[in-house]
Amino acid sequence: MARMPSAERRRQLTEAAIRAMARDGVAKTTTRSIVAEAGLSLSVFHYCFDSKQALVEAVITTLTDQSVSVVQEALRPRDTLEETVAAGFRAYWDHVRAHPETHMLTYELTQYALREPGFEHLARRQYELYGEAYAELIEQLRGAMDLELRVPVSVLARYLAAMTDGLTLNYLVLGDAAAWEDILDTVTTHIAGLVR
Amino acid sequence: MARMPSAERRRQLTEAAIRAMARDGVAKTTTRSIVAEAGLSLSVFHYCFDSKQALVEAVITTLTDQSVSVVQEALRPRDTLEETVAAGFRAYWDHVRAHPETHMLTYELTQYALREPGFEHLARRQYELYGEAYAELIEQLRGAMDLELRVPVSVLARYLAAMTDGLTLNYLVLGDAAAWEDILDTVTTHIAGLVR
DNA sequence: AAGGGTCCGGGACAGTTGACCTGATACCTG
DNA sequence: CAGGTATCAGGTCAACTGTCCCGGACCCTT
Repeated sequence: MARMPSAERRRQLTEAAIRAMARDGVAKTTTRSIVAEAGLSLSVFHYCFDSKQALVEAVITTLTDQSVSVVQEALRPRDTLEETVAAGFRAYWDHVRAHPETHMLTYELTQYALREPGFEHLARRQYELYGEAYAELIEQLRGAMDLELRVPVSVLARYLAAMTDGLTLNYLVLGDAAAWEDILDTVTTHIAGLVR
Repeated sequence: MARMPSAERRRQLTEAAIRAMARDGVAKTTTRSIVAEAGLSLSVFHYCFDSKQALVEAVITTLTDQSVSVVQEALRPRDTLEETVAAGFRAYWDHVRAHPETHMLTYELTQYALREPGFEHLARRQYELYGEAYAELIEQLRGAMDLELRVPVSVLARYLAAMTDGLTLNYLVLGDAAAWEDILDTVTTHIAGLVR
């Protein structure tokens, strides 16, 4: 096995853990299955990480940042408001459809963090970052388009975050792609109606 | 230990398992912790259930039916539409605030079911029942109040189910009760606007 | 070229978990 | 009251998992 610095090995193991967890689920992912996915020996694991928990923490922060990037990437300002909202939902929706296991894993890790003593802040951080990403976009749009909101930015941001979250989970369970389109249309017009 | 028929023992163990899982999380709940919670010996467990999976299945179906009852109980028809929606949200919201661990457990079990081969149908059933409960109420209201919907019943029902689901999860993670009120107000007026 | 720090491999260990097995005991039937 | 069945208790087992240890290989400095 090619030698490489610990920092890079840690990244390699983190990526392997994400793949293994997305495939098998968090509960069924062991230190052995992770190193097998990475093609390494078990001892390397505890050379790079103090414990399995330390790796899980790395996995959560990595995946949270990735998820926030997905949202930020999707929600770019466009010409009109409706267009922005519709295109944003579409981009996010495409990502969910393309990587369902990853989104599934995100939910699993949220609950893992809520249950694991000392990890609760990681779950909160994830949801706070979502809300902030939405809030920033709304502020940005408000400035660019001279919009007047009927509801506070924080309320709207949190509503958007919670709703996309619920719709995503609903899709992951029921998997009916067609229903989503209609729901997103309804929500899009709703959002558009909340501004002047 | 008092003797009792197997069926009742099964119910007793199922209840104990729900308490243990809500307290410690699904992953950390073992057959031993369940029988300890029930005050029984380990052998009783495998006398009443073929396997741990069989018990988890009983837990899931029991809890799903309970959750659906909560929704049905909350969403009773009132005088006006807005009143019905607002009161329904309030009743549901009160239940979430009073029993956060139970709702948390519901999410955990959904993911357990999705990951466990042969259990996927239990997760789907749960979300289908939610949707049906909402759809039935909408139909009922439409008949009683002579409403005309701007969107199909199925779309509205699924939107409501997904949105409450997302909001609940958001609350369980961030726990900010105040924000909920405003969001529910926004959603209530939205729903009211979707009918004529 | 030698030595020390960094990285990797295989093996081992203790704890836990789901499952099972053998008896013992209570309840019911006839 | 006797026999049989249903219910319970304790002990045991095999498998798995996280963690750790020790020896060896590699690489960089001096």
